[in-house]
Amino acid sequence: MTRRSAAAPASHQASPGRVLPAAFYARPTLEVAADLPGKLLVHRSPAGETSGIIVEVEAYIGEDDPACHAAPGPTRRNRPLYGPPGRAYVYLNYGIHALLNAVTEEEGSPAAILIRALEPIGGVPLMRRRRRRAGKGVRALAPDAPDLDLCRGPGNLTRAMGISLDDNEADLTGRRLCIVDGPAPSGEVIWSPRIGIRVGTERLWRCYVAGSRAVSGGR
DNA sequence: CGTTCGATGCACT
DNA sequence: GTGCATCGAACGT
Repeated sequence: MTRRSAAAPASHQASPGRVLPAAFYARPTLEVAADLPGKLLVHRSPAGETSGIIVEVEAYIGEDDPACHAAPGPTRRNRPLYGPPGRAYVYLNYGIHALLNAVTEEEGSPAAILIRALEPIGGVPLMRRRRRRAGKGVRALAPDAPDLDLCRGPGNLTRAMGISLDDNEADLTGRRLCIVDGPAPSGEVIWSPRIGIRVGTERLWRCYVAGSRAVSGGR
């Protein structure tokens, strides 16, 4: 076996612009979650391209995690969680919001990371147009809302980026939807209990960039 | 500040 | 029929 270099970059090391390979996701979920803040989520659609720096994620790990959709065992809905790492798991929640997850671990090990907030980078006008449209129980974003509110919260960011149930099981290393290396996180990355759930709140599996105004939850 | 509540679609029991 | 990994408006304090 030959090696290009003794310092060949591992899948989780930064190299700006590089699309994160499937190997990035084929690791323990908490390690992947810790590495996601600072990465760039990119979505391309006929309407245009949008992107943003990930600043908040949550891990959902295994059938023993009561808050994970895999808790009841395999079902039709959670099938992507049992699939290969590096794909999207998108589902509809409260009948209104499409929520985006990145599947981790390995095939047969149901685990994923919920992407909860981004700092908008590219396609901000397109994001604002999408969020200014009301519909399906979703109110239009106020015209004077700051850019940092556009992708603040898991339902808001999918709406701003045009991510829908059509993206369920999408390849996260593909052209339509991918995560690429970005700058180092702008602040300290810290862990807290997951929010918005009623069970499993004792696990500190929410990971976010301290001080970012784009992080969801209280201010 | 805080809490409450309605909108809405789908998977699951 | 029930229950959400949400959001934001409309209150009350």
